Amino acid sequence: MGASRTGGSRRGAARIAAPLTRSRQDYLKALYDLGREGRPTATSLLARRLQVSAPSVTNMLRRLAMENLVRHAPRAGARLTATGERAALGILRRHRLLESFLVGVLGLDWAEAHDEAEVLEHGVSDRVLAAIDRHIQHPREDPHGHPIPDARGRLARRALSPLALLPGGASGTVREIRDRDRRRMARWKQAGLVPGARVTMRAVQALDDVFELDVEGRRLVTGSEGLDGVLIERRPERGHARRH
Amino acid sequence: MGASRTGGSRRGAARIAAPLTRSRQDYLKALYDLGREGRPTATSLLARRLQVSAPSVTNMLRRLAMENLVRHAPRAGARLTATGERAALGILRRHRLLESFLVGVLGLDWAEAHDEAEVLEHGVSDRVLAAIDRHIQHPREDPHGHPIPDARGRLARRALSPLALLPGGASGTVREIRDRDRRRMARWKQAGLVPGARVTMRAVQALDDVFELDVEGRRLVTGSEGLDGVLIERRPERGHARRH
DNA sequence: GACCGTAATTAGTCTAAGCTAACGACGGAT
DNA sequence: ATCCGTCGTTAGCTTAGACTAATTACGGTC
Repeated sequence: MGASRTGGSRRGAARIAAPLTRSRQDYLKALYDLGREGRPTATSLLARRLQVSAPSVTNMLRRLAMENLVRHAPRAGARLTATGERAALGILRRHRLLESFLVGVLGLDWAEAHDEAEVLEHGVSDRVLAAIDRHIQHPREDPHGHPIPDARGRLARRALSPLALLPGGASGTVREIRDRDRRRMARWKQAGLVPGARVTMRAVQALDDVFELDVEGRRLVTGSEGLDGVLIERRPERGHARRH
Repeated sequence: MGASRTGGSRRGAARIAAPLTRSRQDYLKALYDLGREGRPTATSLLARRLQVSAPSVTNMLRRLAMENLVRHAPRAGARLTATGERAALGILRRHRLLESFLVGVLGLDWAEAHDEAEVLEHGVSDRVLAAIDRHIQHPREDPHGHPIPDARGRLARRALSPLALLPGGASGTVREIRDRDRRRMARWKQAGLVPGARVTMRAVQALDDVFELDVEGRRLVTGSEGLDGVLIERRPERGHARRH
């Protein structure tokens, strides 16, 4: 990949325009989705997520801070700056477009697609990304229902609630599946719990942590653990509503 | 990309299974197509091709030699071993499949596709490659007419001759366009000189180095320099013959 | 208020791959 | 036979990123 010219890297001073290497991108992305709600992310958490030692994280955070991509309070975790967040959203866009493409066009499996996109997102140029986006006709959501940031890095904000909070008797439409556990996702898919599916909460036994649902006509009994990550929209219409 | 475990790398001994990094792949590919006919490739040539200093090449060649991918006689250039060639063919396959895909499905331009494939070939997994191959229906040639090695690394050998050697009055079918100069390729494409096109040599003025051709009915006058890299098949049938 | 455990940081190595500067080898011209 | 220029190689540095071991900071307990 040619290390080559580093440019005028003054030590200590905030320097500009270091190339966004693969690792940097991974850190930014991780910071983005661990750092929800503006609270800073702990070093150790990042380390675990990126499968890297804690010192490596401290180190990288220092560099990213120099490049003004994160703010790093010495012993209090790190959070993205506005610039950093913009970058992260760009990467997220790539990731989700690629996932959509891999699933929709090449027919890969959800889980496979995620891993593959993880790698490809670093190698695909803007040009190819644009061509892919065109080819799959500018989707607004990836196959898991996650919204795809637009080319300017704006992300549609939606008000979704966890399926487990749906009160007995109420209905909703699945909108988003957060990918925690691979096996769980396969289970959900198999149970019909995919974006667009309509669900009704038949019965909730909060004390026993048992939920009885109706998913597109099929009955599903599960614990709350088994519902973590399924987000629904309370309005019960079918299909994908087009909101801006 | 996580450097991590290097494994039991004994110094000096021929060691096995170093991961084929991006750079290594680039060297192998370059060696493959500079090293036609089994003659070894000069260090300096490789350096120029890879845009890298000569010492870097010497260095890398030493490593590749340790991994049994190239044979490196101290001051007499390097050539691929059988293993190395197999690896190179694998990379070539990726490259050409990706090019085909980028041009055929995503609608990129020839030249663009080449550059993009250059990067992507290192990030695409076998799984995705197989899916792409399936999606474009297992082509045997890339958009320039270069044969694509099969999954086992076997490359169809063909007997083609340079267009410039076609005697006056004779005809042939363009089969392969070797990409030397970007601008020239654009010119050829515009002149209709693409794989599958039928050409007839109208007149040759060898001394003046001027060729007058008929390309799919259109007249083209050019110097031999302008024909370097266009390979034809002497049989004049139209379309792509299925051989093998 | 002293003590402990966990989390974060510092210090010092390592590897891949690049670079420059300096040195050696060899082929061609004198 | 000698000299010179080019090419290749050796020596020694650099950078990004990761690692381990050692050290410091802090939030709770007793």
